[in-house]
Amino acid sequence: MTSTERGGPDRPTVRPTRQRRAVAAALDAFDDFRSAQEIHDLISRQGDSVGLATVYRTLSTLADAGEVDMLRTEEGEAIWRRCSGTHHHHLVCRACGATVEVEGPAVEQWADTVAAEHGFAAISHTLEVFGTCRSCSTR
Amino acid sequence: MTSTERGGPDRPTVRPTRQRRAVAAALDAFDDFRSAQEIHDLISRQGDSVGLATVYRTLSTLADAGEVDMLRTEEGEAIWRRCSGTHHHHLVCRACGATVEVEGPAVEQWADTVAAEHGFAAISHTLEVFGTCRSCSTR
DNA sequence: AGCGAGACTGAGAACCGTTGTCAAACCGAC
DNA sequence: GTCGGTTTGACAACGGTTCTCAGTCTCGCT
Repeated sequence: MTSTERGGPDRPTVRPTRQRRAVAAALDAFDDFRSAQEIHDLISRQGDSVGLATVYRTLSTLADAGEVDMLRTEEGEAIWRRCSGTHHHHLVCRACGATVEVEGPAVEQWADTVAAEHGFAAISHTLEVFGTCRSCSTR
Repeated sequence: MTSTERGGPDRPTVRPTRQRRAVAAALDAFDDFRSAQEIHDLISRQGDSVGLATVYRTLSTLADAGEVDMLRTEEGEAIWRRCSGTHHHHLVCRACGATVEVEGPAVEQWADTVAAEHGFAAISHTLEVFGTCRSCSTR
C-alpha cells in the first residue's frame, strides 16, 4: 500500500480534474457508441482541450469501473459509451449507430449450460446484435 | 464485368497457387484460433515461404468465402481458424485457446425477436463464450 | 510448346489506433 | 505557501494491418 488512502483499503486516489469532467460530460452528450478519437473531437468542439492520451486513459479507467461499455467494431477499433451498471448486451444500428441496451437472461443461461457441458469454468461472454434500425431502413 | 469468367457470372478467377495451398495446409494443422502472424510463422516452420501480406490476403478471402472464422481478441487482434460451413459460435479457452464450436438456436431466435421488437432489420450478431477448459483449470 | 492478359506475390513503406515516456502542471493535505 | 504524489500533454514508439508496385506466375488460347 503505497498510496494515499481515502475510501477503501488500497484504492489509489482518483482526482476530479477538469479533463475527467470534460470526458464525463462528453459521454453524457451522446448515447451511441463512439471511438476515442470521436470523443476527443467532441470535447474539442465543446471548447475544452484534453489530450488524446488522457481521453484514452480516462475511458479505460471508467470501463474498469464499469461505468462505460467498450466494444470492438468489425475493424477492431474500440468504441465506447456510458452504460447502466447491470449486465446487458447491445442492439446497434449499422447505419446510424443508434444503440439499445437489451437483456437476455435466456442467453446467459444458455452460455453457462453450454460451457458446463464442455467442462469450461469461469465463463464470460460477448454478445452484440447488429442491424438496421427502423428510421435507417425506411430512408 | 472486367474479369475472366469461369464458374458463376462475375466471379473473378481464383488461382490455386503454392502460397494459397500453404495457408490452407497451415489451417489444417491446428484447430484453435491463431493470429495471422502465428499462421505465418507456422508456414515458415513447415519450410514454406509465404509473405505476410499474402497470408492476410488469403485469410480474408477465405473468410469472405465462409471457409474460415475470424474473430477479435479483447485487444482487437484478428484471430482465425478453419470452420464448418454452418452458422455457429465458439467456446474458447482463455488459457490454451482450445475451441469448441457450439450451436445456439435459442440464441438466434432471441436475437431475431429482440431486434424485431425494436424495429431493427437485417440482423447479424456476434457471440463468443470465453472460459477455462477442464484441463487448464485443474492444472 | 509458346504467347498474352491478367491474377498473384513479396518487400517494404504507409497507415492508424493505441500505449508508453517524461518533464511540467496540478491537486489536496498540512 | 509548501510538499509529495497524481495527472497531464506533446510526441515518440509500437503493433497489427493494408497499400504499393514491379516482377512472377497461371491459364486459356493457338
